[in-house]
Amino acid sequence: MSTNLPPKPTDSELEILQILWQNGPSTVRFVNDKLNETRKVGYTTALKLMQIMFEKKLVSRDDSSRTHIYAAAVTEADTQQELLQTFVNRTFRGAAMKMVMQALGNHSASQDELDEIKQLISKIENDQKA
Amino acid sequence: MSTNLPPKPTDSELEILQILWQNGPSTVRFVNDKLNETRKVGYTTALKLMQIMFEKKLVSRDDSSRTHIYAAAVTEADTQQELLQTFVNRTFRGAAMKMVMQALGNHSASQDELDEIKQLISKIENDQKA
DNA sequence: TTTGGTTTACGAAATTATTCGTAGAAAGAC
DNA sequence: GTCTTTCTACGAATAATTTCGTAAACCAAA
Repeated sequence: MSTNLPPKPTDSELEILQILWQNGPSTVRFVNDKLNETRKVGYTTALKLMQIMFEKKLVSRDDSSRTHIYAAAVTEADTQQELLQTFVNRTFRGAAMKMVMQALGNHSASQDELDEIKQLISKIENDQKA
Repeated sequence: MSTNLPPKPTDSELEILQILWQNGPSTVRFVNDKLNETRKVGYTTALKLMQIMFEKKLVSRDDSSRTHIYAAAVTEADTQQELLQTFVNRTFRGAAMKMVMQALGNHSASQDELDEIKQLISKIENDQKA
């Protein structure tokens, strides 16, 4: 038997997870309002999506009161890691460093961010020596 | 009027583009064989996909002989850039450097790759001074 | 020139994801 | 209590993607 991890979220599901990660446990109403800041979505659309996500175990839900409260059941870091893995394989045939170079080249980075990356690289280099 | 660039490839289309980028202009038969190294796909499925890609202008086609030869009509770098942009926005809310850190941390990099990245960072830092 | 294998074209089925309509229960306003 | 609003549940329509079946053209071999 396998531990049956939740499946990868679809694009719409990820959008909802982002809202839950940023705002913590929320009602359907709140999530729907947030979604509508970007694009027009009917209330029952958001509801249905969140119900599906509940079945998939992507979110948990407190239904002790009439208005249910939904919370992310997967962490942001884990989800990002999983999606990144798939994306690198699909788009860069697994060449993660090629992707890193493209990202560095095309998105502007602050000096602080660059320092952080340099520090991480040093750490990796040291670990490799050991 | 807009120059009407080709739309972003779907996952299946990207798979085919990868084959064309790696092997150059190819027949449907060749592409289908390559696909079948990974997963079972019917010949007409590959054919249909490539015909759709032709309509979308993702590939060009030489139909001077009976067996058509398809070639990628978009570059690998451009496509990767476009998909990367969307992916970073969706998955990392635009935080490209956060993604870079995750990729560096979780995919093993050779010293050569690390050197290359360090060099790129230096270049970025110098450009910023100027 | 018939037969068998390969190709393209095309339509449509199957699958997956997204969206919404409707109904009924619950809660609050009056 | 009645009316209005808000909520959940659920089914189903829509849309996007992927898959394949069938037919017709072509070609090569016997």
